[in-house]
Amino acid sequence: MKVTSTLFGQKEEFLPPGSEVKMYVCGVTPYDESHIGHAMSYIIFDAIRRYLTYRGYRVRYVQNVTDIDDKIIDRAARLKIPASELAKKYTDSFFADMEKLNILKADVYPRATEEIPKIIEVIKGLVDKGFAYPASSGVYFRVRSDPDYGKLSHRTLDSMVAGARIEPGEEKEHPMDFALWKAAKPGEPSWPSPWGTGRPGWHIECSAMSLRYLGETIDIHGGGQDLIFPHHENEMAQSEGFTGKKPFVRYWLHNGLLQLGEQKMSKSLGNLITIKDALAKFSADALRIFILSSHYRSPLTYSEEALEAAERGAERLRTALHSEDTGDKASNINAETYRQRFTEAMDDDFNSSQALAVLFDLARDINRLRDEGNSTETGKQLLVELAGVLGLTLKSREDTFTDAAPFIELLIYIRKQLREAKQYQLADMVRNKLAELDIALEDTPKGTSWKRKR
RNA sequence: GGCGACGUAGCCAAGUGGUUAAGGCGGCGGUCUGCAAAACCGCUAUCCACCGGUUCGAAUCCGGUCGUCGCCUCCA
Repeated sequence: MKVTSTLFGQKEEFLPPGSEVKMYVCGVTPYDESHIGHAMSYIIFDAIRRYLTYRGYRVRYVQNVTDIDDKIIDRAARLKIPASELAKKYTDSFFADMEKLNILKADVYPRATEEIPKIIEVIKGLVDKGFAYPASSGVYFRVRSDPDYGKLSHRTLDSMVAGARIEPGEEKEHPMDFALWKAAKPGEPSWPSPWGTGRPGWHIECSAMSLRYLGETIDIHGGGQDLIFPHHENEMAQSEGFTGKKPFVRYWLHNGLLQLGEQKMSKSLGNLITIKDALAKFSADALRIFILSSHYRSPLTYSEEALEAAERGAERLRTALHSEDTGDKASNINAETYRQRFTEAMDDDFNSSQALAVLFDLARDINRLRDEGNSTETGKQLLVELAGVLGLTLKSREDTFTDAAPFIELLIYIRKQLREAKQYQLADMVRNKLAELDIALEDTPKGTSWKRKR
């Protein structure tokens, strides 16, 4: 198995030291609804996790919730509610989104506010070792103390200072020094610490949680490419400084960012589509096919057309899985060949696009066997197996339409009578009117079936 | 300004030294059907932004040009 780590920028053999893969994926800051850019990242890492499990690894998966930070405080103040209440609301909403997207639960979801003792322990260690220093506004990490600082984002301190907008009047020794602990301002949520009351800086919670729940060296650390700098760079500097052990992370995996039109989708740009918006229009499988049809490190541009194409693709896979075969002749699907193609694709830095192509080839094979009167059981089982590795449910969508089912069945019965009476115009009208309501009818030798069109 | 990524058919998107350049969507023709739909079969890039170079051989390596995007500030 080969993966590309951001640290070296080229494919390397994936060799975790044990049978358990320690995986940490940066989670959300819950101050608003999550958008489909988040969905992209979490779907990708969910597929990676599922694949590692499929390959026989035991995966321990940790995802943080950064439930205290500037944005939460600002938003909560504007809404005149406690920061904790705002964070809880959107954390719950995030979990609901993840469930609808068929994303497996993490083993642990540590919250920043519940990890303060560990955070303080790490900061204290960094201060003791000279990697950090307290000032009146907080505690700062001393970037000059880390000769490797910049290695993840492939830049040097000099080049950063040249391009950075330096805020004047700060008590930092170096402009790139960053806060580990922020002293509390009046009215802000705060916790006691050896440096006065305050709250954690942005990057420290991930170091603390990763150390606490996964240990000093983890196998995979994932997140969006926008986190490479400063977040992950700083996280690595803190963690390696604190433990004195390198590497903190064996493989840094970063997904490309979702674009909307010509720009990245982000909260600050305001050009976002929430996961709930997207799921109101498209199935979770369609969203997943859309995302996994390109390589995880490449940027992807959202468009309704692309999602509609993905929805039709999803429908194609569902049809192969759900249509009944009439034959009892033995199926001659070569399951091992498909498994091998699928595995080769995913082994090559998680080439989900090629893995999906295997699913579509398999679907065609299933349909062909069915049309030729063979049993398709082997093929269907294989499709469920491989689609499941990518996190696709292939559940038929009429499951979500059950209230209307008896009435649709009634209309199908009436249309059957009309067809038998050769009243084709009226029969077609029933079909057309149902089509306008997004119900598609299909006449088969076994009778008429229906399904949701979108 | 610094760092990085990308430019493949109508659209999306794999492929990173040598097969017929995957797959999806769309389109066209056919089979099936009362007609459709779905499904199946066939067709749909002689060519991979452009210009040079390396090589017996390049979409794939190197240099340049043009274009797009990301990071350098909160962000998955």
